[in-house]
Amino acid sequence: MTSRKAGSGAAGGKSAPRGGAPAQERELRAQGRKTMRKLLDAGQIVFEQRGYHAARVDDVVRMAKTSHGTFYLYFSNKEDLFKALAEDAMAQMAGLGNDLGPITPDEAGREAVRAWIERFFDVYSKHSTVIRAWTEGEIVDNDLGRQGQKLLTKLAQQLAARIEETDAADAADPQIAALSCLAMLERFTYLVQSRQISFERDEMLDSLAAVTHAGFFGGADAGKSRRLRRAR
Amino acid sequence: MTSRKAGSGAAGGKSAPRGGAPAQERELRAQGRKTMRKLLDAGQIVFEQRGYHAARVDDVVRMAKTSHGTFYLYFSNKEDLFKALAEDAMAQMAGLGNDLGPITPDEAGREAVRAWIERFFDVYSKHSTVIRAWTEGEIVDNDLGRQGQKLLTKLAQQLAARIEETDAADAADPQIAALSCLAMLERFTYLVQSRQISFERDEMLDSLAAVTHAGFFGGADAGKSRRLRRAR
Amino acid sequence: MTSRKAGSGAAGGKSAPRGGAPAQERELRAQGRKTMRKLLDAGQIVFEQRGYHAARVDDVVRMAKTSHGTFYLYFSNKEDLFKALAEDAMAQMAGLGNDLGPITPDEAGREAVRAWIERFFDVYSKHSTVIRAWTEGEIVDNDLGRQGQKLLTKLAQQLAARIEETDAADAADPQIAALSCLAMLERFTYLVQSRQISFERDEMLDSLAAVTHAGFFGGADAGKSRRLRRAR
Amino acid sequence: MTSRKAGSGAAGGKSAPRGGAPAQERELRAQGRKTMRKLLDAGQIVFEQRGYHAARVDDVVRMAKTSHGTFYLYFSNKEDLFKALAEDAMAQMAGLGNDLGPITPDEAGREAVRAWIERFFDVYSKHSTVIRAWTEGEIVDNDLGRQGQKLLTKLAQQLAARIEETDAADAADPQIAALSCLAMLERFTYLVQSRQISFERDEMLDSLAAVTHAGFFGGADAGKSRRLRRAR
DNA sequence: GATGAATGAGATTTCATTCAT
DNA sequence: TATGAATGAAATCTCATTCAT
Repeated sequence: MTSRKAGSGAAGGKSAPRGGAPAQERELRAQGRKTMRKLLDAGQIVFEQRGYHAARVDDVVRMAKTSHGTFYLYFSNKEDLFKALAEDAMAQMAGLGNDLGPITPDEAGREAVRAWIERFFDVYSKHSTVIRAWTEGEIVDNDLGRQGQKLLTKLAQQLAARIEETDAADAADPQIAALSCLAMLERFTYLVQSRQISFERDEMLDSLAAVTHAGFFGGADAGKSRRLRRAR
Repeated sequence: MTSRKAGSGAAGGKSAPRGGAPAQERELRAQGRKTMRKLLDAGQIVFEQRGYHAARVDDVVRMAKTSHGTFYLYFSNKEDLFKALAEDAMAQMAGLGNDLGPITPDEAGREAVRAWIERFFDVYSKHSTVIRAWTEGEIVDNDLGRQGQKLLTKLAQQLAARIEETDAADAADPQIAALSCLAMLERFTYLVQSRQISFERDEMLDSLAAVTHAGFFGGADAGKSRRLRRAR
Repeated sequence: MTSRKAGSGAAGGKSAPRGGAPAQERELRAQGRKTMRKLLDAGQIVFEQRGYHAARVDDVVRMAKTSHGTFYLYFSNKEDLFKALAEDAMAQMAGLGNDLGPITPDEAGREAVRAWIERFFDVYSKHSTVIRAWTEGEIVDNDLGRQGQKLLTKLAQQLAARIEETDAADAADPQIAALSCLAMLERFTYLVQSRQISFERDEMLDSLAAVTHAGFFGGADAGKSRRLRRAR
Repeated sequence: MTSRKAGSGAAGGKSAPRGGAPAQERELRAQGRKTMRKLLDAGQIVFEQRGYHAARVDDVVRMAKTSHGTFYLYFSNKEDLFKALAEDAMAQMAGLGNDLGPITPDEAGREAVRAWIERFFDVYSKHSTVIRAWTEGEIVDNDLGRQGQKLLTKLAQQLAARIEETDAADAADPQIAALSCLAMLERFTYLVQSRQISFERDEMLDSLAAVTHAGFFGGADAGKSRRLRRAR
């Protein structure tokens, strides 16, 4: 998924790459690509396990079964690795914006909402740690922060457009509503992902869909959802 | 606000409890209490400014205009100080659970929701960094994590009880709905607090109240909110 | 036993006592003497438990149920307290030198040796930690080191005199033999005291007396000791 | 002499085993082995010069002409380095147990004793500081303490076996006698080593051999030793 | 390309000693 | 006399990054 060249992140970094070659863009041969992938995978896992700050280059290197020296052949520093992963995650998340069509207040609309939430949930889950770390103010890197902001804004706008098409837009500012919706989904998914709460998947998606449909898209909650719950 | 004695955590040293150890409970005199307060305040600010990880004991000490040694007279380490602040924050947040009465689907209900959200917003804002840091898995301390969990659960239960009284309970599991609601408020507030998004306060509260009322409490969005928006 | 005035040790220390009064010689009233005794007793115990280096003033102070400030009212520093205890111990040990009369090669001689070893053992035991710490090169204080040296020399000379009176003096240099004897007794007692070895008291004294009598005083090991062992 | 891998102790950190942790066993290349040796040698010297407690990692590092970071690449802390040296010393000392054959009461026996004491003296001297520090209870590490105990016991047993073969066994318990003998040699050597006493080497060995032979092995002190002394 | 080794700035923590009441 | 509070110099340890094969 990542198609970046080696050490892309540092290209625009504050201090130009020193002496050697680490952070220079260069095309990689087969072996090089394999090593890079090992490092990215290891990074994913390590950031997942320990969080951005607690993660040590050494952890990544050991997990990837390679050496410190090699790491810096591919990434100019820890942040650079993180950025590579984060950009990947962002691209995936950005895709969600296009996946949502107009939402009707009826059951069909609720179904559409549910389907979209499911996609959101799955994409987020795959990249949760990375997203989490970047969401926080902790990664001070402005570049990444700005990109995250841009993503958030873009998703919110696309969502706001859908909201605006509905009655609900009378009650709440669509932009605010859209951000609230994203906030809710993001946080809820995070809580599930980090095992702080735990629910059965279908039930969870049903409920999220219900409140989202009713709260943000003016949905009238009738029919199916009610019946579903009764059946249980 | 904080009524804890000096030091909270277990000493945790390798051998027997050390000397005049910082982490032992001791009664403080006037001067001692003053110094402790200075340190707590400084901690609050420093964690706010730099985040948990970037914060150094040195920063706290400098801000409190005291010495390293003194710091360790009151807290056994950075985490211990953080815990003190976090417990404070938790206590405040926990108070919110009792502030919410039954919510009707009419305008009065929406007003009640708005008032509650406002309180949530204000309390959260006062402790945002601390809450944020503890919310993230970043602070590894399990004790604190467990306390946070407990707080979340308790708040969710109280909220769920209110939701259950309404029609909306048919559409979504009250527990899930309650957690979604908290997730939304928490994250939205955080985004505002961290300057990632920015809105005019009243507009923001109105909109949050509207979606919350409609989405979680089965509120019918009529009357005032609609007129409000039109007037703008 | 200790009749020193407050802070005697520091009198000849390198840096003269600063500002206040801590290390000045002064006569103590009843309460003062009581406090001093508390500190000395506490010191004895703490040095015993943790060894000189690991012992912290704080430990002493806590054990004596008094304060840091008070400690420095009576002793100019940790070493000063130690010295007070050590001098006490030395005085007691020095007394041993006079307790040994001429040793005959017969059973009576062996009995005399045994009685003396017993005294040695008991005196040493009462002050073992302090003696141990001072024996080591670790306490760099030259003053104390010199005093220890003097004590060793004096004891050795008195012992050598007794050895010289016997036949054994032909085989070994009395001075060397005397020091060997003290070395043996000191170390053996230490091993017992520190629980590194463990024997029944009478058996231990019998055996030590036997080897000492035979090895250092030319004793012929006949009679009683042999019978004793057989009887067992 | 030392064949240990890098780091010996358990990591002992509070959480999971840290990064490229120093205390993990790793195979070393030529350069690594060289550095490790430099550190061991430096440690030997520094412990010698300043004693265990006064020795700072910084001293070792400076003497080895390397960096702090490097030190922790090879040893997890000061104690770990010490342990490495101590184990080395123990191994050497343990070897002494096998070097002592049966002791006859005649002059040949005394010569054998003398030769053995000489070996004891030399081995001990080479490792005196390390042995001393470990002998004292000062190094709290229980593992090392237990190893020391084991060594002492083993040496004592081998010595006791030799004593048991002689007449002297009637007069004293061989186990106690053996330990007394070791105590004497250890302490005497230590006193010499630490410059607290000083003798001409041959004279010292002659005398020690004489008292040892007579006291522990039932030696009759006739002939040579007497003549030797007269000749002086 | 790859690697093990080295570095050193920086953060944390301890504790003997002094101060102010 | 007594005390709790404060100090700060030292010591330990970590880890991102660079170097030399």
